[in-house]
Amino acid sequence: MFPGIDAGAFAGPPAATAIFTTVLTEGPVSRVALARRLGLSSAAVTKAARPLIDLGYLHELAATERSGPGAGRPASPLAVRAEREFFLGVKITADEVIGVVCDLRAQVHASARRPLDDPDVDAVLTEVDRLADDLFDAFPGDRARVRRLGLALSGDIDRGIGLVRYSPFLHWRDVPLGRLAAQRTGLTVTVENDVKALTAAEHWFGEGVGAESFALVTVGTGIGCGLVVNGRLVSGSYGVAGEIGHLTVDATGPDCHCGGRGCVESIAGTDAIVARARDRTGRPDLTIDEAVALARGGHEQVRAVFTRAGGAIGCGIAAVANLVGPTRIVVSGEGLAAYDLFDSHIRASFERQAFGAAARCPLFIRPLPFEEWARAAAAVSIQSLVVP
Amino acid sequence: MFPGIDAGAFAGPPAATAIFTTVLTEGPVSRVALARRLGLSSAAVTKAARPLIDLGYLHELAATERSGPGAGRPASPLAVRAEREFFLGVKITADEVIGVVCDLRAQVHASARRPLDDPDVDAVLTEVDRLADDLFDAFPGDRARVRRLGLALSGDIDRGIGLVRYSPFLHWRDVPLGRLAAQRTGLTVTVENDVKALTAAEHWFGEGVGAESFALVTVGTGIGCGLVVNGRLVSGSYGVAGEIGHLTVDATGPDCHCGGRGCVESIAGTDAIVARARDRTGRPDLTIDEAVALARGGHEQVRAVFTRAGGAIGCGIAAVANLVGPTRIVVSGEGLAAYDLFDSHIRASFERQAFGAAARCPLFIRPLPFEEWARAAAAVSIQSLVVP
DNA sequence: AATCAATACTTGAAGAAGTTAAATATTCGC
DNA sequence: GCGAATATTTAACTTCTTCAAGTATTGATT
Repeated sequence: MFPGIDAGAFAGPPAATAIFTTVLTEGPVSRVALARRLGLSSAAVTKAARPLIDLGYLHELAATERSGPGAGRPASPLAVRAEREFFLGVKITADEVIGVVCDLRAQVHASARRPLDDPDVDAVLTEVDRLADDLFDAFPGDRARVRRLGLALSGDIDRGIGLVRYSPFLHWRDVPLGRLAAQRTGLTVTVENDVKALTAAEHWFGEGVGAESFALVTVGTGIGCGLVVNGRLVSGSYGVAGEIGHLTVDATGPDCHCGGRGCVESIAGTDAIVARARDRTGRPDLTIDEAVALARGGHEQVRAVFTRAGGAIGCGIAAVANLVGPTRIVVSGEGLAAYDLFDSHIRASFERQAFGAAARCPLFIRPLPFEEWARAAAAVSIQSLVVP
Repeated sequence: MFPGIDAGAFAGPPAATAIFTTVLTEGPVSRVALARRLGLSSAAVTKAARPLIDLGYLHELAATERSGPGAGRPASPLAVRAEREFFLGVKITADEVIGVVCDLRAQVHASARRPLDDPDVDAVLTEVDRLADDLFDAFPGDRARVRRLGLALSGDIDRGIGLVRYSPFLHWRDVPLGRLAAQRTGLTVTVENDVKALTAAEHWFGEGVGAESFALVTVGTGIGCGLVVNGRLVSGSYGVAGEIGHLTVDATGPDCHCGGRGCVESIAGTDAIVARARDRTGRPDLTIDEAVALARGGHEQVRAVFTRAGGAIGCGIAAVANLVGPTRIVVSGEGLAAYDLFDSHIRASFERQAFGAAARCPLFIRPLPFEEWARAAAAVSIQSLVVP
């Protein structure tokens, strides 16, 4: 789990992992609070925390304010020393690679991007390697503290062995990306599906912190969903999970590339929105940005396209809420640059279709900041350090 | 976990729970195989298994046949002594209580039922108590070995504390059923939602054995779904999970009592089928059995009602497969007495709507034998002994 | 100021649960 | 009967945790 200064791995006791994870995701906590939270004795926390402090992963904060009336000794909360270690995170898309350097708390310290014009494995690896160099150059801290790289891309991925089973947009099959990238960069590499990475990141460092179950929906060209249930990411048995984009919401709707009809994606995917907006305006070369502009400008026909799309997304989200009952749901993605056009329609549709108390599940709808995907890749790398 | 002869609880080590659970759900296994399966040393298995043997929960089977060519000492597989302990299981419906006595392997040894005409808590408890007496009378074994009772009923239930938060058909709110039934019967009581109970039972003793993730769909008056993901039952944060019955499958479909339109239940629920069959035949007093008979007899209009219902169910199941990617799915329920009318339509619809490889998920469609719900309640009670 | 109650943390002995390595048991093929 | 192969047991040891008793630090009370 936690390597010593020089790769001599120090395998911490179970309590150490639990303690570090809790402090990392939930912020500074006293040893006594940790013991209560984790069902351990405070002695166990003291002992398990010591090597983490010695190795520089945790440190003690100054005593905090008192609690009750005749309060006793003040707590010295444990906090993560975020700059103990840094992580590269790279998101691979069809036409570029985007990267960041993050600290242990997933704060971004540098970022960079490079165009990609060849989906060949070797060409992609070269660009990833160059991007890593760019990131090292842009990183103001100690380069020796960067020893891990997380990669995120869409497709069917086996995180355990770093294998890309199938990536439609790169036309890859069974590429051992983890091993190859490790050889190229000399770093310890983790590979994860992009939506799962974003979900894991949000679960540890974002809106999903503390939620036993949690869903993240991404809206863009495709519409995807990552799920955390009982505290664990859902993986799906046949390489399929969170395929919210291909739930049928309108049996009489448009044909979808998946072979079905009226899927969420065939109504609310970026391509579907553009196609429909072109139809309505009679302008065969309309772009998504122009469609958004028209809708914001009050063009009723185009507005209706976004309204319907929001409705379809809300319907898909309601299906998630009805089936797995997450504690919280985040809706995000590039598609939500047009956030204002969607928000209320997603909510209205969700509330209409959520069953009973599921409608109380809070929805966080917000656009996805630049480089967030890359940060998610770094977050997965952080997880791989803590929970191997 | 495992009580000694006289309530003096013996809290076994983690390995003991894992060993017992594995042997119980997967049948006789040698110690070496258990060690491999659970990632333990064989020495640990030997040690942890001994007290389980001493207490009569496990026993050694005679050595089995050899394996390879110059094979060594034959294994003495460990098996569960099913008659070490017995369990009552009772399903509470709106108009009757159905009960069984099961052994540790969830085999039924006796069964009984009583009508229920008053949904009052006290009246129900009285009937449950009488049913328990009936079951004790019908049970041929040693009554002293029956010390636990599982209750299953539909509604929002907190299994941990045996609380019925809300039961629509009994009009109960916040009834501490576990405590009350324990007082009445003198048994250790577990309370669980009926669909979750059935799912747990199927996961431990039925088609779901060995599946990391698993879904059970019940078809009847209501249409429900229980989920096991990453080996654990999904509970849902707002008392909602597995509400497959209220997924929208046809936005232009009939109104549903939940307030939505075109829900699976509003098309494939028993009431919906009867209503539609009445429409089609012009016979306002047609019963479900008559509708089934007409369809089997070849009445095209009524057949179409079942076809559409099967399609809606298949659509709901596909949503489950697309979102959580279970390894296996069982479709069951009273509604499937008309199993032959549904089967192919459910499958066809599922395969059409399942995304990609999710369509490979095997579907087990089969009617629910009598008293299966009660057996599920007993199974939950068994679980509560093994994994407290 | 001294004392007390409350709370947080630490320490050392003891215990539980597991591992490794070596011994024992049982079989098959020769 | 012997040796290779496999299963199980045993004993010594390691690791992790708890328990019980102490130390540390504060606010309130005398």
